[in-house]
Amino acid sequence: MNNKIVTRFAPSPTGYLHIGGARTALFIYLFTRQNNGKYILRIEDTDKERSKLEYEEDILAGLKWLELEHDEFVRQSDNIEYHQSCLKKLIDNNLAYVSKEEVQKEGDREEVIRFRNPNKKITFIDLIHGEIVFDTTDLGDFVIAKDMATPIFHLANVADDMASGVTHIIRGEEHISNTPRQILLFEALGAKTMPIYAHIPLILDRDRAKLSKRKHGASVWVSEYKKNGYLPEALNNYLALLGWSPQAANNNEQGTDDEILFREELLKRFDIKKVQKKGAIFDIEKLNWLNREYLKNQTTEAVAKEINERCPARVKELPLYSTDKLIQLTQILIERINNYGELTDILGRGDFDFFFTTPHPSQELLREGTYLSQTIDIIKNLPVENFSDPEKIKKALWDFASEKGRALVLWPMRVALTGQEKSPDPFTVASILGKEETIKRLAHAEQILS
RNA sequence: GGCCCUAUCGUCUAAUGGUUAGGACGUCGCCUUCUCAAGGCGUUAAUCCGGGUUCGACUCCCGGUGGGGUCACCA
Repeated sequence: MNNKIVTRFAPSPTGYLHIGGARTALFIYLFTRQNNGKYILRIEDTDKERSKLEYEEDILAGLKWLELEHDEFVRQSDNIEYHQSCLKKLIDNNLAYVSKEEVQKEGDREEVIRFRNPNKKITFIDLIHGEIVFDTTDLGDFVIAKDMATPIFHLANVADDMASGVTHIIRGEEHISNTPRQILLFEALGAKTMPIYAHIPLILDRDRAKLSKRKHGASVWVSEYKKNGYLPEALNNYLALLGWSPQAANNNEQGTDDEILFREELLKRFDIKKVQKKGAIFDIEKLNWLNREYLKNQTTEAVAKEINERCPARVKELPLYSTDKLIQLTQILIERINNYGELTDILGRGDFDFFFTTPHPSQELLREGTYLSQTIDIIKNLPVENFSDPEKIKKALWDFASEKGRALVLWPMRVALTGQEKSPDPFTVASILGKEETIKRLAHAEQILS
């Protein structure tokens, strides 16, 4: 007997990949892999008017970026003949009929195909919500096709699920009220077994409304997160935490307080039955935290590449600029950003321009220069090779600074090097600047003060 | 409005009917420190309301109220 689990993610290409869709895909992916099932990606493009290739491509690209690989791909429009045969079968069996319509708005037809609603109570089990009961009498004879050649959503959806043997329908909660109609169609088409449903609660914005275009700093489209330099594994991790918690135990694992979970861990701990019933507000702050955690684990090479790509042209034109030096800022920059996109902001703001152009600090900012000349002497005596390590520079200066008062030695030094009130520590800066430039700047500061 | 779903800190959430209602993000504070960032430590705050059932209710039942979804010749 074939009791393999079959699932599908069935977005319509009438918009870009939505963050909620990405989460649905993630949950479907995890559930399917946990059960060694088959995951079908089905593009529901029956609405020729609104479907666009551009959207389909965006959905595919987004899922690929998130590494949510499917096992099978179908484009619903390729099955149109099958849908038509299902429609014919329903009409032949008197389960659907051609209905004369009143034309109410532009584009309306005089005839459509309606399903003959048996008007009965439908009960189904939802993995997340439990038992749900509907009286289909309220639904009337709903439309299943515009004409014999063009079946629409409910019919196409059910026909495809049946044909590909989908066992579990995991989708957004907005489909809950579509379920009774679809069950009616499954029955009418003679389905031997009914799929099991799991309706995932919606992702909401700060106002508790369905997350929609760019409000409160949170983007809706997956591509935006990619563009803004979020890491796909961090986004996956965050999405998993929206509506599900690793604190809850499942059949195989105890709960854990650890929320930073890689794919493997998610696969072990996730439990579709433990998914929350209530809609969850998207919290960009928590995503930022997770992304920072993932950023820390990136290789220096990976970060350096991003820094180089996202550095504004203006900075690259500064007199002391070099790629090497930019790359040396990796550590400094990485702990100041939530995502790679902020690299452009932070570099663009000019906070780190002093690495690439000589600063001219004011007397006021430099404060006292009492120990500047002795600082210069110590630096001069330090072998050039020691400049590659900030710790060595620190060691050379530390005792002197401690003796004279660190604020009196280190503050003027740091300001001399950076020209700024706020900056990384003077040892790190000196190390990146190199011996010659460091001395030059300290001497320059001494001049300003004299 | 009808139907459906839903209700624990600001947010995401944990809690076989018996816990000082736990964790995370954020906030705030402290430590570290020449400044910033990072880091470490700590603090903060919640069971929607009203009835039941029970020795005992966040947990079960009923009723309100709030929030959400859906009512297409879209998906």
